[in-house]
Amino acid sequence: MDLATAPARLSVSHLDDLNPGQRAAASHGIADLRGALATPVPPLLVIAGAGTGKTTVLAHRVAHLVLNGARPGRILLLTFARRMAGEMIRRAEAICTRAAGAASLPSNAFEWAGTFHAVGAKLLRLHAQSIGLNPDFSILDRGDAADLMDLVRDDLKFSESKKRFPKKGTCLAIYSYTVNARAPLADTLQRAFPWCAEWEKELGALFGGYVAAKQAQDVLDYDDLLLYWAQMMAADEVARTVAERFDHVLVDEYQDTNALQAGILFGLSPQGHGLTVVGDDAQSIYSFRSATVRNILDFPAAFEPPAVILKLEQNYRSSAPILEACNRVIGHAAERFTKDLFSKRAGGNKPVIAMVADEQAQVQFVVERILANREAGMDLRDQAVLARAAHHSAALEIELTRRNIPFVKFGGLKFLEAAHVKDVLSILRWAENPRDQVAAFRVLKLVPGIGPAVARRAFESLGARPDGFAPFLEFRPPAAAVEAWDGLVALLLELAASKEWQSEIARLRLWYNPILELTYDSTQTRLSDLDQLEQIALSHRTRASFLTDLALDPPEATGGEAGAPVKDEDWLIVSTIHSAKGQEWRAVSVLNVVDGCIPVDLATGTEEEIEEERRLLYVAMTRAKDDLVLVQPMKYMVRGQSPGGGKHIYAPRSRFIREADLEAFERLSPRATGTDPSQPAAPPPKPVDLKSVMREMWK
DNA sequence: CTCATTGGCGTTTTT
DNA sequence: CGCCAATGAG
Repeated sequence: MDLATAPARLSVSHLDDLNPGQRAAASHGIADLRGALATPVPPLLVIAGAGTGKTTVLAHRVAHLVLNGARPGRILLLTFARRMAGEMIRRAEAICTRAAGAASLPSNAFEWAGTFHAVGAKLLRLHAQSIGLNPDFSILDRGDAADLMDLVRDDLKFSESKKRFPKKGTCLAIYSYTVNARAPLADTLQRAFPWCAEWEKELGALFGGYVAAKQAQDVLDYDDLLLYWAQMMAADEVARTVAERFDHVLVDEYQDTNALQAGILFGLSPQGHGLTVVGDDAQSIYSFRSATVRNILDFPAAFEPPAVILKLEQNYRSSAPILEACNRVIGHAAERFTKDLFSKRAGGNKPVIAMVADEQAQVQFVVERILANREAGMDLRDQAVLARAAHHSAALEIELTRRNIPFVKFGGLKFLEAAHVKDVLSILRWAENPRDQVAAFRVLKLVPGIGPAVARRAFESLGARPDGFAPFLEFRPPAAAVEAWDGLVALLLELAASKEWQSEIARLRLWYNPILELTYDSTQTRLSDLDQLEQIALSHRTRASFLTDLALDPPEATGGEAGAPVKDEDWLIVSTIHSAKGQEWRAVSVLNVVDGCIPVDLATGTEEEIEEERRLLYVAMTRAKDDLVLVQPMKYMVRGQSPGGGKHIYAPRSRFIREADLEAFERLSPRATGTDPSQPAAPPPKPVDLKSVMREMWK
């Protein structure tokens, strides 16, 4: 039986699990009877507070559309991270299958679900010809893009100027912010990078050169995936072709989209027909990526008639006492549109504010708490530790490793950022696209005896628009480099002509492994990282798809396995607050709830920054279902600066929890939390080579 | 021109 | 601490 011909009656019962508000959102504009989709579905904005079942509603809405005749392949679902898209689709498919009995959708029926960036890449390859793009463009990740910026900066001689020019990462951040906000450079500088304002002219020139370089090389950075898409939607004919692919467009986490993304959306559906956006202005935490709450606030009025607004305010996630504390924190926000959430989950303990002596005591406290929870029957995977910055959890990770507690870390350093992994990927990228200058320079400089100068000459010997590596047969490197050079040329020629993708990495390593051993220490772990990379490669059909997927959806977690076998079923989550978005756990601990960490002292410049830090704490707290602990070390180390180790700072509790709010918390004092001064100090933790442990997990 | 070393300085969050 | 620019030896 085909889904589209399933009895209409069934298309209602699958919404039975939803509360009235959720049901309204899931079914808005879709009549219960067949044929209703003939009339355009008016735009919908769902304001969904934390834990109100946002994912559930979106999944049901997608399923409801399909059960009422929408074609899965014509639904565009845009999420914030790929993980969320997969989850949503899985749930929608399950609902469809249940509602329609045995009839189920073909696998990959929802082919247009993913992040803006991933969908952008797919559409751009598809329509490349019509917009003068090479369909085989390569994608630069953040680091590659910064390296290219650096090359251009050298060309323009900005590195030699009298005063310090912004570093490559800062330049890229300014460029990226400007592009994503669709704002003039001067505005970006004034708003977000005031200390770079004096360089406006030079930056403009730099960005011009950067764009030209990307185009000469057929490479796109992350921003280009959105930028070209948005441009494509402004070109009449292509725009219509792209828009006509989709009958329905649904966007999750709309509060964290930026002007460029909104532009894309309006291009896809100028009248708003079939458009659904979901979000919560109280959880907007990505302004550094040019996200703006204005997107969600201005959405309704962007259409005529304006979009329908539905609000979800019943929280199903957290116990009432936890939600009470969350509401207090967000209650002090300067400006806010959602009302306080309510929970029917009465009972449960108040959340805890634990005052501990210092960071070491914080680690001890958190670990004890986690173990106690596990004693009481709560799996590690039901627990998470969240921090404002990735490095805040460093001490904790060491302790977890020492105590053999398995954990996985989200956010922070990634597998793909390890130098040796980047080396291998660069070789593959260069073979795929000989014009890719960043990959080229990285690979060339691997050859002992070749530095920046020879690398530049060698690359230029390929010609203005390199198409292959044959000219290298003529190139004469310095005498010291000859042997490795010849090996490299043979390798590149082979890879460029290769038809056997599966064996390429093994072939590549014949040349690269000796260089790795020469260049880096802890050779063993690095070599096994490359084994891991080979494994990942096996699941991709082509070199191109491997490179694209890795750039857009890098393995996001690193973990410490503490020597345990890799397939440990139960592990703790350690995450930045940003990476914890959209997730939930039974027990959540938040580290360093002190002024200077939340808000970070870097972000206390403007009112807006502080407001975003407040929302960040709110996001962290609302992840918890049953058990929430905010840990407040009374003094903590400031790193660096003075020789002989940092100095202590006495930090006050985060300003976001005011004196009057403390009644919503249970307070634990230092004496009760284990750092008893009469006891001998905790034994100094054994030094652990944490980085190699993290690499081990990829074996 | 490469490669190793030294010293100064800034330090968040991510597709 | 880690990145980057400057410096000096080979």
